[in-house]
Amino acid sequence: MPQDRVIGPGFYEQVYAVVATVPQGAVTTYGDVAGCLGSRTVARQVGWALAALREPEVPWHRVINSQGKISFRSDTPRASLQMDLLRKEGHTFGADGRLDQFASVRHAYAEQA
DNA sequence: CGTATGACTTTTA
DNA sequence: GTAAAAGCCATAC
Repeated sequence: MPQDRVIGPGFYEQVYAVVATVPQGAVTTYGDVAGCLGSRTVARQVGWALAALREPEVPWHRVINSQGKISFRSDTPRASLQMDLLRKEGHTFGADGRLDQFASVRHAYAEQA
């Protein structure tokens, strides 16, 4: 749902909408969200949207990469927060940083084409 | 309008 | 099984 002031761009809004659809205790991947939006090729832009995200109402921490790991390219502190949030949601991390229940709680988005 | 960047995914070695 | 390269698309300048 549209907030008072969305950042502006339309793609971001879609990403926020999809991510906000993810229930607590579940996780999703950029590719799935991207596929839900249209094409998986926009997976990068999904991460972009989350990077530019300012609304705390969007559970960005529930979005991880296809490897089931936390994605962080340049912002390490953000990853710590994400892991912490996921742990509070009841998720468990493996020794390699992979989400154990990733395959179980992962939200399967279908390409609406 | 063209160039540059990037919280990714998939394929190939 | 892991490691590296290419591809793709939207936003910013």
